[in-house]
Amino acid sequence: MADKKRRITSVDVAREAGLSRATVSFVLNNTPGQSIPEATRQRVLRAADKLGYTPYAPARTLRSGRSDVALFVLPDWPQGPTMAALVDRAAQVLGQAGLTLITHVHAGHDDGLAQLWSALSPAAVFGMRPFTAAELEGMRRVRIPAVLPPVEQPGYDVGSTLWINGVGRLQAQYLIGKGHRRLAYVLPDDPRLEVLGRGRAEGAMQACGEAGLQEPVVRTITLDTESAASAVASWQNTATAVCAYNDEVALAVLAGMRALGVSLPVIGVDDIPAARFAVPALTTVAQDSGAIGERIAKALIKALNNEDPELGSLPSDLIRVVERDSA
Amino acid sequence: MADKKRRITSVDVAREAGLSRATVSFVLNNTPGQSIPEATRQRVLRAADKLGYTPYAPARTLRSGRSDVALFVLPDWPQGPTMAALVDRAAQVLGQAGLTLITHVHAGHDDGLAQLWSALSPAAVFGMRPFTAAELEGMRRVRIPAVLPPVEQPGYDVGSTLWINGVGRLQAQYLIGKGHRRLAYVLPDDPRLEVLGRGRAEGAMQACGEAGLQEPVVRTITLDTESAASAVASWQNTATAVCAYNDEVALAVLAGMRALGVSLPVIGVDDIPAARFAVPALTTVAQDSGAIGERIAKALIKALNNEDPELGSLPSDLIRVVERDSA
DNA sequence: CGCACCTACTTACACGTGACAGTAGACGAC
DNA sequence: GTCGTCTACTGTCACGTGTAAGTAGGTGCG
Repeated sequence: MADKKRRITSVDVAREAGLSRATVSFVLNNTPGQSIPEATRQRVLRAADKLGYTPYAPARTLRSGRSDVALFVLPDWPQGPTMAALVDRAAQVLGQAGLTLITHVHAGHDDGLAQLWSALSPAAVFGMRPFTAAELEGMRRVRIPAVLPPVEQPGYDVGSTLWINGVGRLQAQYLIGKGHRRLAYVLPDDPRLEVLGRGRAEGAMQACGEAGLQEPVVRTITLDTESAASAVASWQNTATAVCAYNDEVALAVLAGMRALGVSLPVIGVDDIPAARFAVPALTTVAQDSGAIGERIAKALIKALNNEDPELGSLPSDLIRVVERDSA
Repeated sequence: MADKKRRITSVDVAREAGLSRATVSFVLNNTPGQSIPEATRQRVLRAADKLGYTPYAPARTLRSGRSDVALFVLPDWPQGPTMAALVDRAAQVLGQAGLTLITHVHAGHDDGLAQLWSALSPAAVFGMRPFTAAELEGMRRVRIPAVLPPVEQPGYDVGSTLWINGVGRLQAQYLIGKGHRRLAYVLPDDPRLEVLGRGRAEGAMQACGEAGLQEPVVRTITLDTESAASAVASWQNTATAVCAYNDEVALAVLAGMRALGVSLPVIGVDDIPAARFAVPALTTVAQDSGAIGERIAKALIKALNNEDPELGSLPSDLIRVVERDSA
């Protein structure tokens, strides 16, 4: 009870077990190429358990050069249950690979990311948007082994390579399947959502192209009834159905139509709880975000093993339309 | 270009500047009690900048015994914009104190938290719920300097000490002010939300007690119209107004009432975007979550300085009622 | 016996940093 | 000129760990 302040190290375990620190380390790490009798192994494990030994990560990282932290840099856009499930599942998969998943909400305005790499020196970093050249340079500097997306390159972004594209595509295909020949796509007026928004709208555009239809009318609104109503009014003689960036935008559009006494089919994205309570109940695209998280995690692990991460586009079975009354 | 693999250390900076590593360290850390001429200081800074030197956190932590990472352990309940703003602001305040805020979404089911402490060995940890005895023990083991909430103690939880209580209180007070004498409180059927739910309901209970009224009727529902409708039906001759745990629950209740052709005043919490598009538009309690995040951050910093964190109850100006049509 | 070879360990170094203790040289005081 | 003091540095140890290299003792083989 005297030395309450000292941390328990492998030296303590070695002393307790009557062995050298090296032996302790071999046992605790299952170091291959060592022949250790079961009796000794047990002696070490017993001692470690008795003292409540926990290896000290900073020392371990310093020595071995690799940390077991994986970092998700989340954008500061509003995060719903979709993202939560994604992160949760990714954490699970990474955990099985011995990695601990940490998230950092990055509020674009400052350059705190540099501080972040050096404070954590994570083994892997995943970002929802492509990193800037400066960010990539900073990460190279501190030698982070795996970074996704790996490059700054105009054509390469989460929107086009991951699943965002597929979402917009599915929305459009659903409405086209209902017989609509001209669609509108509504984006939210939030710069933070620009990347995703563009990705989804592009997906819808592709679907229209494939069906031999004109491009959708893309329109940006703020999240209020007036803005939505004026968008709705502008489609009087063009679009006959509406894809919304997400359920919140869709709800705004529904409110706008209600204000005007109009009614067009609307489809959202996310299936937030509020969607089913809307009037009319909102048809929307639900994502199997857990599976997506799993994909990302596996891609990170691959990247750590110097394999090609091949974070391809989304298999269609991970997203589906939840059909309700609005479309 | 030859040694692309080696990390740049303070040795490199020292060599570049033609000084010893100790001097470099003194300059870069502004170590007090050292007299260093401006010319030398500039020489060091120039060299560090030229080489792009970044101190290696694990080594720094190992040596100094303190890390500059603060950890938020977030519950895995669905996180809306409220929590995002809270975390964002807390990160800002902590950043000014030289701390980097990291969040970890903890999905209660596994015991991955232990791995987390040792992987990060953060300087401070904040949890939305009280930690279990085992968790606290684990943190003591790795010597984490500041932990909030600090103790496992039945009466002490975030619900009663922070702001949750105040939210329920304000909801009830608002409805009482409208002349209602008997209230209902509706909680969601999600075990993860139990702590918060109880806190809020208790706040409402207190408000009723203070007004000399009967306790509110507390009822738990699942997030669907039928469940909400049966709750509404059960209040036929008791409650005349409804407090909902949050906006999602409130929207469910509105849907339930719509199905029954009934109409009671309803007030939610959070002011999610969907609230203003509901029919009728939802009256709700909005929280200044940024200010709350600031409070938490400051309490953590105080705890790090061995001062009393005194994470008191919420000043009333951080929450307010957004009045719309539903109540 | 002499040599090789295995088992079961131990010794010793390195990772990059912070900071204590020391020291060469300059300068002033007596 | 000697002592003390101050400036501007440098040498060196410690933090806790992983692991390469070494070694004492036993066993097998000729």
